[in-house]
Amino acid sequence: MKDTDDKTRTPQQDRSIKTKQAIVTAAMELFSNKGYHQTNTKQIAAAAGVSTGSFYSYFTDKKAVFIEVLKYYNEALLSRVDASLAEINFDNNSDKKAVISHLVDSLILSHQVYTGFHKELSIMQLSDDEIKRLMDEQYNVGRQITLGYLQLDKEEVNVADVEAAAIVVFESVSTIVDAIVFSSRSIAAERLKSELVNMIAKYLYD
Amino acid sequence: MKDTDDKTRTPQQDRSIKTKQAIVTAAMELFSNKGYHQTNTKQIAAAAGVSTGSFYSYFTDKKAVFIEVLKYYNEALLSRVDASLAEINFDNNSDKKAVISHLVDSLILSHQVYTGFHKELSIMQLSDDEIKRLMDEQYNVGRQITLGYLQLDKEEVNVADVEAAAIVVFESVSTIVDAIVFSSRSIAAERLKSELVNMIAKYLYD
Amino acid sequence: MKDTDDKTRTPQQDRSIKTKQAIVTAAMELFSNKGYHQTNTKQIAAAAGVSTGSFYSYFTDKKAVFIEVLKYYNEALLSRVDASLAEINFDNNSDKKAVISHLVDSLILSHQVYTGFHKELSIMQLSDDEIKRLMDEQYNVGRQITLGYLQLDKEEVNVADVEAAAIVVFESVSTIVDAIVFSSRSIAAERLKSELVNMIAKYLYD
Amino acid sequence: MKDTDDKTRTPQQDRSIKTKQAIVTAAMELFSNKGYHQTNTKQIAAAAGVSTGSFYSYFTDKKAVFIEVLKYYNEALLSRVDASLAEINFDNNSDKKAVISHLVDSLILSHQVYTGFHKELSIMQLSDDEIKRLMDEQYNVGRQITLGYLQLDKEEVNVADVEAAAIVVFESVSTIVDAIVFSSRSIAAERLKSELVNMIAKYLYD
DNA sequence: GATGAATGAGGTTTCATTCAT
DNA sequence: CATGAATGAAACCTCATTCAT
Repeated sequence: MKDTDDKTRTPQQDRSIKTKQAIVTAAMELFSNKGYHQTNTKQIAAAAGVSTGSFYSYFTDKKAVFIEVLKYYNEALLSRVDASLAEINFDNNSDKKAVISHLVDSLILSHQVYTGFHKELSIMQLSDDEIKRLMDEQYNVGRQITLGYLQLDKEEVNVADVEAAAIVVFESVSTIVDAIVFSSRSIAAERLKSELVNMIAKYLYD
Repeated sequence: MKDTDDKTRTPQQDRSIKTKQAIVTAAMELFSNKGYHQTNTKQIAAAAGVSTGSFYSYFTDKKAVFIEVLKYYNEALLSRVDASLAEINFDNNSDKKAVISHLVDSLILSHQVYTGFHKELSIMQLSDDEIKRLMDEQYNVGRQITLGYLQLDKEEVNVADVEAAAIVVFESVSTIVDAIVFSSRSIAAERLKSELVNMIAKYLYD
Repeated sequence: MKDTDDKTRTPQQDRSIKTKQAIVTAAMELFSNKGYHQTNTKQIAAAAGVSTGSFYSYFTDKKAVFIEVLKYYNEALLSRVDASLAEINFDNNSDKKAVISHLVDSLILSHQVYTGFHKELSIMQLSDDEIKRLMDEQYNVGRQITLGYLQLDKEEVNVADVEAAAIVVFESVSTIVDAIVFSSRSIAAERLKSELVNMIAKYLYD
Repeated sequence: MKDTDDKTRTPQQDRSIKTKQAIVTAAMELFSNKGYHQTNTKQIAAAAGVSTGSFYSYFTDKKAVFIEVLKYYNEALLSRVDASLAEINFDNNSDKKAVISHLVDSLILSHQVYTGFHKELSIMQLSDDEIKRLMDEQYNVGRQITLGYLQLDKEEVNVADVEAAAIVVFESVSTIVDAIVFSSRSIAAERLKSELVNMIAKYLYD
C-alpha cells in the first residue's frame, strides 16, 4: 500500500522480485560486454524481457541499476575472497610465501569471474563521484583486512609504519592482479605473480 | 619556423601552427576540468577562439584532439621525468633508498602538473581501444626505462626475474604515486611514500 | 443507506460508497495542491488507500474523477452561496448597497474554501471541452440566479436589457471576486470590493 | 565568436534571424490551433521547416518559444490598442458613452486577431508562474492606462477611490470583452457590449 | 580559408491504463 | 473483488559533424 518512494517499486510480489533480479542480471551482462555508456535503458529492459516502463518502476535511472549491480558484484567478490582466505593456514610455521601466493591466487580467481564488469567499474569510479564514494568504502574494507592480517602477524612483520604498509601492499597487489587478469601482457602471468609474491614477502618479513 | 625564407608563405603556416596549438591547449584545459565527454567541440573551438568549422579543418574529429593533447602530455611528462633522473647520482656508493626516494619524488612532481588530464586519460585508456594502444606504448617506455635501470645495477639487484620485476616495480610505483597525487587519502602522503620506498628497496637490494 | 434492509448486503455497498468518496476527496486534495496534470492516478489511489486497479473499477479514467470532484465542488459552492443569500433581507426598504455587499462577501467566503481547486478548474475549463460544457451549465445557473434577482426587483432596477445586464453583472462580480481571492494584488481587497459594490449599485439602481 | 550562453544561438547571420522568426511564427500557429501542451518541439521545428536541433539552438526549451510568442503578441495587442485610442476625441464635450463604446470596440477588434493564442495564454497564465509574472506586468500596463484616463478626466469622474476603480473597470471590461470574443454565447454580442458600456458610464460619470 | 547554421539519430524518462494473480 | 506489475508510446533534449555562404 505504501510505496516508500512513489517512484520506484518495492517488490511485494514474487513476480516483482524476479523481475527486479532479471533487470540486474541483464544490466550486468550488458555493462560488462558493451560498457555502461554504450548500454541504454531500453536495451537493458529488452534483455531482461520487460518494458522500459517496468525498468523505471524498479530503478530511478540507469545509474541506480549500476549501483545495484555494483553491490551484487562487491558482495560476490568479498565472499569469494573470504572463502579463499578461510582455506589458508595461518599458523606461524607455515611458509609465508605460500600464504601470500595463495592469497594472490584467490584474488586472481575472484577477479576472473566478472572481468568485463570490473573494467566498467574502474571507468565509473573515475568518472562518477557517487560510484567513487561507494568504491572507496569497499577499498577501505580491503585495506582494513590487509591491515588486520599484518597486525595478526605483528611479531614477524617487519615494517616501520603498519598502516601505510597495509595500503602500499593492498594497492600493489590489486594493481598487479589487475595487470594479470585484464591486460593482454606480453609477459607470462606466472612470472608476474612470482615476482609480486617475492616483493611482498621480502618487504614484510625480511 | 624558417624565417630565412620568403615571407609571404610562412605567416600563413605560422598562424596555422599557432591556431592548432591554441586548440590543443584549450582542449587540454577543458578536458582536464570538465572531462572528455562533458566537453563538446563547440566549446573547444570557442575557447580556442576559432569557429567549429575551423576546428574540423585542423582535426578530423574530437578524438583526434584528445590524441594530440595526449602526445603533448606524454612528452611533457617524459621530459620532466628525464630531467629529474638526470639529477640523480647513480654511482655505486650512493644510498639506494635515497635514489629511489628521489625517483618517486620526481614522479609525484611530474604528475602534479596535469592532475585533471591524468584522470581523464585513465578513463579514456579504459574506454577507448585506440587510446589504450597509445598508452600501452607509453607504459612500455616506462617499463623499459625501469628495466634499464635494473640491468644497469645488475650486480646489486637481487631478483630472480628482472623483466617481471621491472613490471612489478613500475606498476606498484605508478599506483602508489597515483594514490598520493589523486586520492584524498586519510593517511599522509609522506608515510605512503616512505613505505613504498622501503618496499622497493628491500625487494631489489636485500 | 437503507439500514432497515438485510444486513449482509448493505455493508459491501457502504464500503463501496466510502471508497469512492475517499478517492474523490484524495483527488480533490491532490488536484488542488499540485494541479491536475501534476497528479497521477497512482498517487490518487495511494492517497485514498486503494490500489491503482481499484481506482479503475470506480472511475473509468482520470478525468472521470475530476468531473466527480467538480460536481462535489459545485454543490458545495452553490449551497454555501444559497445559505448566504438566505440570510439577506430583500424587502424594499433595505439598503441596496448593503445587500450587494453582503452578496459579494458570501461569494468571497465561498471561494476561499477551495482556492486551489478553483484555479485548476479554470485551467481545465479552458483546456477541456467536456469540462467547459459542464461549467457553462454551472455558470448559466449563476446567471439565471442573477437574472432572477434582477427581475424580482424589477421596479427598482433601471437597465435597458435585463438579460444582458444579468450576464454583465455576474461576470464582473465573478472576476473581481477572483481577483480578490486569488491574486496577490497590491491594492487592498476592501477597496476593490467597495468600488465593485459602488459600480453595481449605481448601474442597477440609479 | 562569443555565444553569450553557449546554449542558445544569438543570430549573427541573416539566415539565422529568418530561421528564428520562422520558428516563432510556426509556434504561434500551432499553440493557437492545438494548444501548448498538445504541441511538441518536433512539430514546431517541422512546421518552421527546420530540424529539432535547430530549434534547440535558438530556444532553450518549449517554454522559451512560448515566451517569445507572448512578447510578440503583447506588442501587437498594445500597438493595436494604442492606434485605436489615438483615434478617440477626448475633449470634454464629446459623449462619454461614445468614447467608452469606441474603446470597447477597439479591444474587441484587437482580441479577434489572435483568438486561439489568447486562450492558450489564459491557460499558461494559470499554470505557469513565470508566464503569470510576465502577464501581470502586462495587465499592470493596462490598469495604469485605465488609471491614466480616469485621472485625465478627474473633474467629471465621480468615484471614491480612483485606483481601485481603475482595476474594477479594467477587469470588468476585459472579462466581458473575453466573453464576447471567445464564448459561443447565446446572447448577442451587441447586447452585452451595450450593457457593459452603460454600466461603466453610469459608474464613472453619474 | 573561415564561419556558424543546420542536421537528426539516439538516449532518457513518464504515466494512463490493462490484466494476470 | 482487490492488487500492483507490466505496458509502450511519446515527449524532451544533446552534440558530433557537415556544408552553404
